[in-house]
Amino acid sequence: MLRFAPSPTGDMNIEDLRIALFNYIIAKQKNENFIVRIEDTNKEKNIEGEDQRILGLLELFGLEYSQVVYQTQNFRFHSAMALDLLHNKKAFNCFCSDEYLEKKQKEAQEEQKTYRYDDACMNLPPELVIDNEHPFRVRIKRPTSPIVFKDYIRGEVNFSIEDMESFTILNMDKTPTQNFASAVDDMLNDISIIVRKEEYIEDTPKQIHIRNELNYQKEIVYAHLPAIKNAKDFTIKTLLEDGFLPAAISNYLVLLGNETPQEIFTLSEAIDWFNIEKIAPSSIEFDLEKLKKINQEHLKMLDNKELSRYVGFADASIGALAKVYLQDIATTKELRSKIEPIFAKKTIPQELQKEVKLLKETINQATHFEEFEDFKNYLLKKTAIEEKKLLESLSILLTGFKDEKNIQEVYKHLKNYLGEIIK
RNA sequence: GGCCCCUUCGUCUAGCGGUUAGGAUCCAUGGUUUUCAUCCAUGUUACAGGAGUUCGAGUCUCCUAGGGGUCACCA
Repeated sequence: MLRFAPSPTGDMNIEDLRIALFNYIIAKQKNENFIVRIEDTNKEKNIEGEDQRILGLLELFGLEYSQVVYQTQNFRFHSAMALDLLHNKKAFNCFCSDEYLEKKQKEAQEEQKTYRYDDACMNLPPELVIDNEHPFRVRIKRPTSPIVFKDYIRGEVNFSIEDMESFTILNMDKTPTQNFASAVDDMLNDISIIVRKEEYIEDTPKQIHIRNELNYQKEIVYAHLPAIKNAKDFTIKTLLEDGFLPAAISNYLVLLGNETPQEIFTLSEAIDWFNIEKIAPSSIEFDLEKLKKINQEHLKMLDNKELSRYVGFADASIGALAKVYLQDIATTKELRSKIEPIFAKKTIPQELQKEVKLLKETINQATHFEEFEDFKNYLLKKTAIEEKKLLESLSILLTGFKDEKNIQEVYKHLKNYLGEIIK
């Protein structure tokens, strides 16, 4: 089982989506289930409705999940596991005050040493624990042997016992720490491979230690993805609003930091050859220009009717028209800004008013011309406007832009709508 | 500051002891196109720096610099 574990605390960005994408692809390759676990343990930071927005985006990108679980719903399991550890003397109550811990941390900092909890409460005599009225947290005893795990990107990762401390698993209010909850949930959900952000790598030995102490046998293999440096500048929501196709965004996110057989591909193609071990271990930069290029290619691959839907129509000939513009335009938003003016009321510049008016009348009385050349010649003859001016006027009348270069191509797709456009 | 990871054209990458250091994108130029774009061709641009190992180093080792991550009762 693979999982995507977002916290509903902010807009999903490209880094989050990349994680989801990779987990999904691997699940497909291994023929395992892909689930979503909403990590909603922080009540203050949770954003109302964000979970549904995340789920909606996953669906939009075609990342089908078999199940959604909410971490807070597993609290009773987390508590039971913590209790189990306590009974087996693998965890202990810690009565240290925040002030005491902060002081210790500060001291360590001044000495330029790494702070680690000093295990002050680890071996408290029972009577001090049982009758103690002070608030306490629960800590798991630190591991006594090094923890090694396999990471598809980093290779074998090793944490020595000096790197680890007895860390908190239950907060003072007896809610589980996120680390503990995740470790337990991954066990409960029978997770086999975890692709996640690099920032979790220091948590990994802790989570493995928790499962070891709970006598969980299954080995989980990891892939800690290096950061996309400018990820925070790009939320999925804004990329979508800016006219990027989900298929193109997915394409680019799989391409980034990777070596792929082609540059342009679909998600199902990626499933055939994707190899997480090829992802480079160095942090990378997201390049909007490259995404644009890829988006353009995906737009070209769309069939005409589908393409027309992205610009607000459901008509193959509008799609064909859009493809004319696609030669130098990369997003559906830009495409819209070209297509919409065609059917909108045009503002005619002062110097062309006369010509446009004359053109309008002439066209209204004209018969249908199949070829632009014939159409143009007819108008030239009928109106006696000089060619350059005529083309400008015609261009603004049809497209809303005076300097439309591709007027001939545009006409081809527009000729059946002439009446509607110029009225 | 401690610990971990990383460093090849602006960007994303190939390279795995002997290459004119390759590709993609961007940029520039030329051709095509009545014009722009497409398309085609051509071109500029990279091994972070230093020391070592070796007949030979982008590739192995060490040092320096730079980047990323982490050190929470955040996820």
